Amino acid sequence: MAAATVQQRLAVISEPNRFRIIELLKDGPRSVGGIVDELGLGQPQVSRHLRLLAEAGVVEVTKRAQQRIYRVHPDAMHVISDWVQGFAALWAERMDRLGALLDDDRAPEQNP
Amino acid sequence: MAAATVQQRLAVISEPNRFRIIELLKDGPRSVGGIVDELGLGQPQVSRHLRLLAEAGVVEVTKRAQQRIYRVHPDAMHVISDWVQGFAALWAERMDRLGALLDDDRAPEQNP
DNA sequence: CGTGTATATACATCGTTGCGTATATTGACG
DNA sequence: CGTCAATATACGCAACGATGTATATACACG
Repeated sequence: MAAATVQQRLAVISEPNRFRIIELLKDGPRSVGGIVDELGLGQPQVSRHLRLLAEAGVVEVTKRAQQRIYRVHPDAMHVISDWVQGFAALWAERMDRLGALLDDDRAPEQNP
Repeated sequence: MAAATVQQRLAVISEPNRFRIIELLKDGPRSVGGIVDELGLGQPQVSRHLRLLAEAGVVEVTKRAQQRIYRVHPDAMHVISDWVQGFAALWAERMDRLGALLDDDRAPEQNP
């Protein structure tokens, strides 16, 4: 299961402890036990978090003896990066004519 | 309240209906009623979602008569963009010596 | 093949959160 | 100032998800 929407990936990543896990894995692969030690979480909880992250395609696993080594899946983050770039137009447009013009120019109206 | 961590922003954005709202606002500002109409959600729900988005600094409001016009806050998305860029190193490193080397080279070990 | 280590799964519980309905607030207009 | 439109808040409920504990699976090693 590496096919997940951006929204799904964000949902999985945004859980506080999973976010911490991701930040850890940014610096390099870790075993489950390694993550448990560094973050002080329960082993079953870490395993479950990693499972959800893997199902969303955010991380990938490799076996090493009894250990399971988890690493961030590069493509997954790349997809998120692309999505965020879709908003780049906004923060460009910002230093031209800002707020006020937009308020009057565009802006919706639905009067019954 | 525009001071929120990346994790908090992601958490707020990743909720399915809020994600839809953000995608809508990417194309330009909308009034609450406009969002209600386009997404087919309840007005109180939309108001609450927008409140959470605003508290996380993801959107900002301006008044226009009784209407409240919401728009994506550019800086907020920029912060997220920066965070994601922190993973760029990963998908660069990928096309050099990949997986196998990493597996043997780095990789953790904690044997008691 | 039995034992110990490393990780995964099962299950009950509890807090959080989104939703629906009702109501309050804000602002324009006559 | 009363009324209507637009939006916000309050509250009860139901469902999802994270956690803790217990247990199962996988694999190396003697």
